[in-house]
Amino acid sequence: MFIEIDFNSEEAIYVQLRNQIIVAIATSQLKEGESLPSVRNMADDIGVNMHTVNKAYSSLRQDGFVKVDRRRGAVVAVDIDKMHTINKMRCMMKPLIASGIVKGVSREEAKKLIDDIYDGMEL
Amino acid sequence: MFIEIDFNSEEAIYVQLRNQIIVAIATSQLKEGESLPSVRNMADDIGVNMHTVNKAYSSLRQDGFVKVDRRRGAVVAVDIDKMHTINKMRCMMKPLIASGIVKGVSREEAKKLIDDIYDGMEL
DNA sequence: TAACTGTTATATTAATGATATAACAGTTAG
DNA sequence: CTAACTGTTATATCATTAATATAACAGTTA
Repeated sequence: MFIEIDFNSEEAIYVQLRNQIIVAIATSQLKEGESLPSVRNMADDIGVNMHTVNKAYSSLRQDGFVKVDRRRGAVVAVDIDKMHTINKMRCMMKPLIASGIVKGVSREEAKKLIDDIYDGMEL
Repeated sequence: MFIEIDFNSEEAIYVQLRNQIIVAIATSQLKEGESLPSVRNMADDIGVNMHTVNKAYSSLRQDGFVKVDRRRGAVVAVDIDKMHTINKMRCMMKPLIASGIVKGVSREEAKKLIDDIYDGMEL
């Protein structure tokens, strides 16, 4: 698996794992219907505890990125709730944009940033 | 002061306070050179401990939003470090955009969101 | 049956958020 | 000069969370 955990990061391990899996889905490295490694295998791979992986998987299930099949484990299965997602994005982005404005980042520069991130993922 | 703390939020109080002050600077409710309420006054106003406010102020100083003057307390004084700010924004936005992509949020919708947030602040 | 899935239950350790009380060193108005 | 105010620092306590560990349970499957 294509996971890299930074153990010196201030960001919780399960959050890092969660985010990297979401990015993997966004970039089609993980496709709809594919299974994630079992919590035990993933834990061994990246050198963390089983429960830390389980926490990440549960969070992904909670937010509609995977579903759990007794037979195949955690399977990529996206619930489309665009409205809710956009509201969440707005909430998270507001303080980011605010600090950008204060620090002199223009609207165009912010949009350029969006383009950069989309370009890095959609192709 | 125009601060509203949500005590039921999962977000730390000092982070809420910090973010709301940044938004206040972005919207010119707080202008360069203005003093923030003293840590004790602010703490009384919003009903939290002095140290919680101090933590927010220290964080704002650390990130170049205010400077501390022995005479006037915490004063709005912005260090422009656009490069650093954009890198931070990129870092924080990447997983947000990724979940947006997975949930079907288009590039245009993301930019529309940026416009909405800018419109809500710059005027 | 044996090996595998996610899940649950406990327990412990370390770190963090928030609180509280207290003091210190500058600053400033009366 | 005194009194009241600044941010800051030092402790201490309590609750929550992140991460670990060991163990077991209920389905699934070769």
